[in-house]
Amino acid sequence: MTLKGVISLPQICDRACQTCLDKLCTHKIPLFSALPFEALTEIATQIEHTEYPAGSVIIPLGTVSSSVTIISGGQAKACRYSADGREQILYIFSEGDFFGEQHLLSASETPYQVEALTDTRICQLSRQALNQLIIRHPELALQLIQDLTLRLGRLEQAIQTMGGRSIDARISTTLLDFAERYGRVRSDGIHVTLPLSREGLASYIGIARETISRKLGQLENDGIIESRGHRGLRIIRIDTLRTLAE
Amino acid sequence: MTLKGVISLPQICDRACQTCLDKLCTHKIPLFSALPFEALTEIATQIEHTEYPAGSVIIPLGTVSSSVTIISGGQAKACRYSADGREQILYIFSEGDFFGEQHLLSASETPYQVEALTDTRICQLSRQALNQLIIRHPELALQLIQDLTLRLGRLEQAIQTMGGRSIDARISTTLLDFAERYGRVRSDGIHVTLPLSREGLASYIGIARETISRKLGQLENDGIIESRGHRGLRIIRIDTLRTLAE
DNA sequence: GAAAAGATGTGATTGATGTCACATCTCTTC
DNA sequence: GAAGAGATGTGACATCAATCACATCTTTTC
Repeated sequence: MTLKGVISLPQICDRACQTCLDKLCTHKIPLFSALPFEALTEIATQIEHTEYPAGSVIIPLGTVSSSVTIISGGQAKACRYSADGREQILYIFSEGDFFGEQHLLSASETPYQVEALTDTRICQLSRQALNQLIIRHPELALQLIQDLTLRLGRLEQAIQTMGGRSIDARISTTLLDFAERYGRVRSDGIHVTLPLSREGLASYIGIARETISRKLGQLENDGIIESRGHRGLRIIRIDTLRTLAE
Repeated sequence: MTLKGVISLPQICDRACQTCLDKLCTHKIPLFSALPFEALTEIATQIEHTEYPAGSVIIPLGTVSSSVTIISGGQAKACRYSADGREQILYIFSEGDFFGEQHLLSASETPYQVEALTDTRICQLSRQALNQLIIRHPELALQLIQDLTLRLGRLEQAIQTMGGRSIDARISTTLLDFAERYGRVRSDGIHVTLPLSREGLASYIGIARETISRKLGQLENDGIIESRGHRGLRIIRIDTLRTLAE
């Protein structure tokens, strides 16, 4: 955790100690990165924090809310369920990601359920508070627009991948995406801790669990990846994976 | 057939008469709906207008741009091409829709090619101009955020539909979507002029052209829709279609 | 560390969709 | 309004992923 040029934090304690800084989730949130220091401490007082254990539901489907939620620790999935009960995972949220931007202009129903994948801490900021912040700090609006734009771009990419007929390309794209977000480069390849089980991967990619198993098995046979337990993965030949992803 | 030219208000006439106001694309654009009258005329002087004939390329793939583009008339498709040449249509833009929001913070490559489906008029506003507008009119930022949020919601819906296994659901959803956007309610059902050919529908939905033909034929046999020439469609039993879409 | 619970791997089978080839229909153009 | 170009419909076939059923492997729990 990098802290540079940080001044004092009178509200919390009388000096900028590590403990207090860690409590300020605003420092970890890219959305607020463009704001001046004083604004961050100001925001911090308006934020409501909550913790959820792994597996619990953070936002039940159909909740009417007027808050924007930011993940300040852990991972969560956003998903919808179709009439026959099939789950479709839309996003994997990690530290720093936010959702609920649709409530910014008016309270409304959340379009997806959010569930904790690991123990998760969230910060919630009310519509009113965020709107006031935007009016006082227009650069926050620009940052928000940029973040939304990035997300749009990712969804556009996802739609192209899902629209294409090749399941292999979808899987390769997903693995590359996870490698980039959660991977650690080592001498023998990229080590990734997958955020989802095979079942979860299946819901995310939109195919059957058995198909994921078979396809990953195939990739392992071809020496492209190595499975290390249920959530572990080592990517051996990332260039080959990139080729498969097209 | 491409005529460029900047239109400033005085060039049209010397006062704000209704006829001239109608020519100001700023009045037709939802994105600007929250702005005061003076701002609209101010924006109008900074906009560059261009026309494109049906079938022409408005934004070639890979264009580096720093403008936001608004469709002020006609329809266009945004599409990507995969390595094997398959087209994936991401959006159908109609009057009032905009794209290029990714260029708002820095000039960048367009992530998709935009092609005119009909004769199309566009308005382009530079990054600098739009940024200045946002700073002077923060409500514009909120409107932009809302529009982006709406688009995100639509893409999320699309991903759920594409992730689900049922092709029938995808087709029904698409038809309902088109009915809502382009349909006219009459006594014998909803008459829709499709913006795309069967080939286009196939690229949009992500399936083979032949499959679309067969599925639409099936829907017609079941008395749910009636095909009227290549682009015409009458939706007879919209409730059944809704059931199929789940 | 052993047992139970849960997740994953795998074979056989089925069905739906892509592909190819070509007939037929629509729309455009002159 | 006739001809041609382009778009669409349709049959046959191959292919690939979903499903079902069950074995096997990991992880968790006590």
